[in-house]
Amino acid sequence: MQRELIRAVLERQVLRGTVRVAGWVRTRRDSKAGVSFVALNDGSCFQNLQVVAPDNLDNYASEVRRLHPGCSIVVTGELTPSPGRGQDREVRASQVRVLGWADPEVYPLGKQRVSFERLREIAHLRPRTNTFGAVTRVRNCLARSAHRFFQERAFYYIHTPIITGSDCEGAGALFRVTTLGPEGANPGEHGADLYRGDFFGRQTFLTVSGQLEAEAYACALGRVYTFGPTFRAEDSNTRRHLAEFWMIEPEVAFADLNENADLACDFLRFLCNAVLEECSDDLAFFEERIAPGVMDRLQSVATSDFTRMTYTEAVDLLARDGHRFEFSPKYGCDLQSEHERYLTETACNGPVVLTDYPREIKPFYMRVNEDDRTVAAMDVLLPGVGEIIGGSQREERLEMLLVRMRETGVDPDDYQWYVDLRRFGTVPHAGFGLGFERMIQFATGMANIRDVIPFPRTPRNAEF
RNA sequence: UCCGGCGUAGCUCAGCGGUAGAGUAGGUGGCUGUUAACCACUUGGUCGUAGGUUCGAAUCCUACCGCCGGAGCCA
Repeated sequence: MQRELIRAVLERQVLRGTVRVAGWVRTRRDSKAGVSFVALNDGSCFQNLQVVAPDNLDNYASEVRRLHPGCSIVVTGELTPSPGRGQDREVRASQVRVLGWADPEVYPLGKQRVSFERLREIAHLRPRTNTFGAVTRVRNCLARSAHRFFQERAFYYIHTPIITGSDCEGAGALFRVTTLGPEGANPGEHGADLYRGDFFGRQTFLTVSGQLEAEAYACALGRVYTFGPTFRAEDSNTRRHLAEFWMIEPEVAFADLNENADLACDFLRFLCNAVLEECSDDLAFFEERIAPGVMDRLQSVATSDFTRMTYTEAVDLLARDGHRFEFSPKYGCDLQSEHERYLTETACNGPVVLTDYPREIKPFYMRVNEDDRTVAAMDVLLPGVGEIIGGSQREERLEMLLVRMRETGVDPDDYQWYVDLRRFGTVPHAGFGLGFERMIQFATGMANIRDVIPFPRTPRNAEF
């Protein structure tokens, strides 16, 4: 007999007929009336299916009464309306076959609440909890929706390299990739010679962004995007940072900063709508148990306009508002977290797009504006998670790009191929990067980024 | 990396100078078409590690390790 997903059983209109389901026991309750109730979950949806196992089963005493949270079973039985409160249907089991036991003395998950910190130590088992099941389904919905958004708009999905030779993209410290022995980790002053004998014949690292390579494809195919892992070797210990995370980076030819910002806002709205429409059960759980208000915030981003202002306007607003900050906002300095939080959570009370930052604090590839003092950069801030998107219009003018490389201490010889894009048939283009895990945080209300990725990598943690 | 906080029973925590407690989970029994089930009894800990102060340290001091939060960096 064909096994059915619990989600399909719960969606059935007609409550009769024989079904077979398989999953993991969440709880078991016994009744002296001669039945045991088993809440069964198979991951296909948030809800459990109630299995009613009568004591005339031949393995009732020997096995059913020994079922505990975590045990895996296959159940065959009749689907019927449920007389009890809490569910409209149940399966009256004619057979309960145990696939795997879970000794309650040592199995760490039971009916009691377990802290997220503790669950990180058992990351291989935490997907069996309500919270991580829900996070996983929302994560999947966001990934599917991201692809759908770009595919519907004629973007090509491209795969940019994980291993890169660019060592100064200005996006933080890099992980070195080498097949050399211990000397490879600490090259010293003879680094260049040393790496000539390495696997790639040069220094290589794990990528911190697919942007530069995506630009090459955008300047040929028009609209492209990447969706892949990204690595930062920063010793960051916050609830918003991972050493390995996933980033979505669209890149569009013949587009300016304004169109770039429009795309970013449309994209965020699209993702919020998708989660609201496709993950209602999981969202209801987050709303009730994890982060009250999360649905309102999603709804608000999905429907409202994003506040747009320039960096200069933001600094003015922060100074004028009279709010006391630990660091007072100053033109020419990066905005502090407290400033960004104030803008998006208090001043605008919603999503904010900041544009046109001073050229001194931004990397070489961002396009210099007509005022000569600012570059066409943009950050999108969301309440609760802060910066979720960073992007820019790229510098497409060969001479200016070389000027900016000199200014920021980047050697054009290391980026010949990138400079070539301006040398041959250059076009205006723009793009941005969206931190995928931060988007999941916003959609679920999960406070710590380590709890929205299956197996988080952070400083001193690469378990599993 | 810097600042702050915390590491006590499987889990969540109380105890804060006199030699270890609660809730919960687990076990046993009772009750019940149950659903955070309920009632009774019960198993369970060299109090993160290493030093030090003291007659005596889970409790005070130092170092280290780990975790959490904030900052920096950024997505």
